[in-house]
Amino acid sequence: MSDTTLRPATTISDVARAASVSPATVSRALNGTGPVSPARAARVRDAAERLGYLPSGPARALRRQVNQVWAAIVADIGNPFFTAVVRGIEDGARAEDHRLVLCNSDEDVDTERSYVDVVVAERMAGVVIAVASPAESDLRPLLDRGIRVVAVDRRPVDADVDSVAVDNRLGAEAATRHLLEHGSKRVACITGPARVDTANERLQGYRDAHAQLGVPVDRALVRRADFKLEGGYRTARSLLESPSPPDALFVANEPMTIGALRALRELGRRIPDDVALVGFDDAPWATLLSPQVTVVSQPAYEIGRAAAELLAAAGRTGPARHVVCSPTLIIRESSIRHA
Amino acid sequence: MSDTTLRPATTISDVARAASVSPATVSRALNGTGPVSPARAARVRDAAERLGYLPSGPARALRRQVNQVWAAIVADIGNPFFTAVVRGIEDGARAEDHRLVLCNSDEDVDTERSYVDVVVAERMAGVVIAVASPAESDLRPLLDRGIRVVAVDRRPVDADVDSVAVDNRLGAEAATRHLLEHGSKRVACITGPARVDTANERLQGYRDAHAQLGVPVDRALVRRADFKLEGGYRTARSLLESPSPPDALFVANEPMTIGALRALRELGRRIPDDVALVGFDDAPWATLLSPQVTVVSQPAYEIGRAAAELLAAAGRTGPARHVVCSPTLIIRESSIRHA
DNA sequence: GTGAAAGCGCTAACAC
DNA sequence: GTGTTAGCGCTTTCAC
Repeated sequence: MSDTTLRPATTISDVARAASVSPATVSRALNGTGPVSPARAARVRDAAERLGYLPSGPARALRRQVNQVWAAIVADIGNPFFTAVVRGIEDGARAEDHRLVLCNSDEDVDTERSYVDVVVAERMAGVVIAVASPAESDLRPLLDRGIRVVAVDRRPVDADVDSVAVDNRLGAEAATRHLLEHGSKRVACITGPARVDTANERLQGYRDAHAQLGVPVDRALVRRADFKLEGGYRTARSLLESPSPPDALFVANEPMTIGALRALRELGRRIPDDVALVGFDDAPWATLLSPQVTVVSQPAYEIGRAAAELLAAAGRTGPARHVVCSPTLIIRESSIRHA
Repeated sequence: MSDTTLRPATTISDVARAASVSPATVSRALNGTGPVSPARAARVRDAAERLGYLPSGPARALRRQVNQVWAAIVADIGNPFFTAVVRGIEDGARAEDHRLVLCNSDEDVDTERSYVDVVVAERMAGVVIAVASPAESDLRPLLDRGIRVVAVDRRPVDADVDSVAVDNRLGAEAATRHLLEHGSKRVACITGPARVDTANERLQGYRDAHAQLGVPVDRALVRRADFKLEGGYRTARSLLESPSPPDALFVANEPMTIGALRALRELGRRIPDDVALVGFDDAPWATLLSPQVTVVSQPAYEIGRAAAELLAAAGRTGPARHVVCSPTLIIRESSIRHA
């Protein structure tokens, strides 16, 4: 069990006393921030070690006016794409000697807002954020305070911040074109909410591919869902059960792809001959299915790494930098019909 | 772009000045912590609102000696089981009006240690932790300071802390028995590292089922891997390519199950007739495969909720409380051989 | 009801 | 090189 009483922590004065020096010397010795004679420095380090001294984060942040902690605010921690991005940010943060805490907005603007407030309240040094809504998300509390912000995956419309993302339009175009060029005639698109620009860009790529190949888009085949599994499932079902169903599906993220596959299975549609499929984002299970699932893959880990590097690049002035990575179409079996 | 200069934040004095009251009154009004006349209280709230005042977390934590933040330290953020647990903790924390930050130890004791230090340094109020190693993980820095700790999934051996976990032995026993009772003769077990007790309990359940049914365990069929995808893959391959291969696999977590399925597919083994399979932890893709994968399911979200409740239950004294949930065997198709 | 004042633990400016 | 001092923003006595 654990009782409620907080035992007082070891403070800098405790260490100072134990090492027979002043608190200032302890600070200088431990932070290497000023001249200290080797002998006393050693004594200080000893004492700190012996007493298990951990400098108080709050005191330090209060004094320095900034907390050496980064936050990553992501839209959906259950989405493997975001967990891979987070791994990249983590490793980047470690390389830059920053602590990282994670927050999950769950695609909800209000939850995200409350985490933005936490970042401000805790005086954190920087944030990597995959905004819940590029149009509605409000980064001003951050920017007003001069807190460094890097956007990943989605680019906020009205804030001119650094960003790292993939060329979504290009990826979607490649996927759709691939489908159209391999025997699919009626390709449906299940994309995300209109408030999310990645959803719109992926839809745009879908349209562009049709335009380039001179295939008209049947508007009944273009649907929006919520980027979550259930939404993908319901939308796919409705599409497949409609009077003139599609013969191929382009699904704009991983959770919705699982939902769509579930619908396909329940309805007994064979892939790819009844309905071909390409998903956005690769996943470990994609090669386990029969047929294996063709996907547009994003370099998620690298996106996270790049975001951390951008965040670390301090003191710049000038226009925001936008890193755009290339998606890769990984052709497997679900997209190429035999007929 | 974002430059480096931190604009000074609005402080309590700014609000006090704007509302023509003292800082003490602002504090009392905003926290409801002392008598304030309704009129002035309203004025204070107005001013705070207008100025976008957010109390400084560091200053507050320094003064109060405790930061109203909880941490969740989990062993693998890529494992859907843990992300589901985290969702439960999040919702529980929100219900208890606590902020939650997430840390990913990545099954590494050193990384975990550094996060434990963060919790202490930041004077956080409590931690939910899935330890990387029940034997090696060191919670003393936390307990010495009187920081509340709740263990999930894995129970630290030498620290008497509250915990929430599933009856792993029971789940593994049910899975193994199910396999043995449905035609499998040589059931292999791929479990996790010896340092992780869940790995050992699941192995124990596997052995118990054999004992109960009077089936001897071939020691060559018992393997340990690292609870990650790659480890599951390599171990399954080695098992399947051995001179006397198993005709069934019990795999002790989700990432390793994916690895095992990959090995099975590469080797062209048919499931369940060549090799039957039961995995630990359910996953959204499990019903997408042919055959659908039989699993032992844990109430992950509820485990997280329960942990948050335990963390919130303050001021207790007495022995640690251990909540044990029941796992559920979800029988699908991968485990029942036709032969 | 309200304000003045002290102090949480740390660091940086300033003396020496 | 080293110590003394002031102050970061907040809460909480203690006076009134």
